[in-house]
Amino acid sequence: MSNNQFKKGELYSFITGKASTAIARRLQKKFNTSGLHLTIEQWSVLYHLWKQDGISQQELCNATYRDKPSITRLVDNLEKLTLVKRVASETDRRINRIYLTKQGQKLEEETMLLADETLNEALLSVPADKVDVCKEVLQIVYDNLVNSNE
Amino acid sequence: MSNNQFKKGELYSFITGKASTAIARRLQKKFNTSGLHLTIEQWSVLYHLWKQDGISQQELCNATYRDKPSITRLVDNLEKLTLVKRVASETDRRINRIYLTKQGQKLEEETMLLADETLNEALLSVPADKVDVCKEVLQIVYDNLVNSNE
DNA sequence: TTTGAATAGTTGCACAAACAACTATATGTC
DNA sequence: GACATATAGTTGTTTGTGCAACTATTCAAA
Repeated sequence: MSNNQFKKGELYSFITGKASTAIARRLQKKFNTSGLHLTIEQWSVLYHLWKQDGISQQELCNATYRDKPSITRLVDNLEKLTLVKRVASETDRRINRIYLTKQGQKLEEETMLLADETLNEALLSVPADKVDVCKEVLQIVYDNLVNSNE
Repeated sequence: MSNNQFKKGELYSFITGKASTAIARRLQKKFNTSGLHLTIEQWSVLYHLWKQDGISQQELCNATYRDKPSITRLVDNLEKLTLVKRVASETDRRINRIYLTKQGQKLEEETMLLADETLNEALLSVPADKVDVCKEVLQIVYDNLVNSNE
């Protein structure tokens, strides 16, 4: 039932995520040299808020694939930086809705430019169709491990 | 000069490494339920020692793509678990060579089986040729960002 | 309506990562 | 040989992660 027809050799670096670590480090350096005091993890939370402001911490857990304590602390730190604000839901008082502040909104343009730049550097000389295959494979891997019960 | 012909959309999850995180978590769970008290990061160090025993901490830095303090502490913890041993080099006393203990050697078979199992589950239903393309792309990404000066 | 289960979020702990600053040893040049 | 420089490794600090245990609130069933 399993597909063993591939070489496992360099696949183990998949596990340690060397490629994504390299991308994250490059982007972090760009943040630092641009004077942005923001970690990649904090940025990844803001990224989802830019797409949809006011979602709950639990929704941020699902979106970023982190557990609840991680999001609690990331939101703590983003609040200290006054980039987001916790607002208790009126209808369900268990829920915190997380809203961007003006400052948090302002970071979108600059950081997304740096993120695009980083991806362009990372994917330089990689044909678009291969990028698509890669995206597809990583999505299936994620679904195989997270959305199934196996 | 940049190749902008691909959609950036879901690419940002590359940066956060969701797929490799999912693989690592699955493998960690297998370790835990097998009663192995070993983190994935510790395992990744042992992995390179199984391939070549007695390499230096600096060589482990390069192999695992981690900085020196990270390796210092990983080796600290592996020594506490009596899985490896630091041995000062005779010819260059700055260098620590890291050697597997009997216990460290014994872990190879069981953990590599669990790692293979994890990769099989992750790549279930992914055709081998697509896995190859994905490996190739991730390798280029890594080289673009780490082995170039850009 | 009371009780028990589910859900949202927080806190404590151990481990890991990135950066800066540090010690110790080796190397190369005058 | 002396001194500057490079290399190997360690330590301190801040941040993030995963797990377990906890509180508060909501929901559902008797």
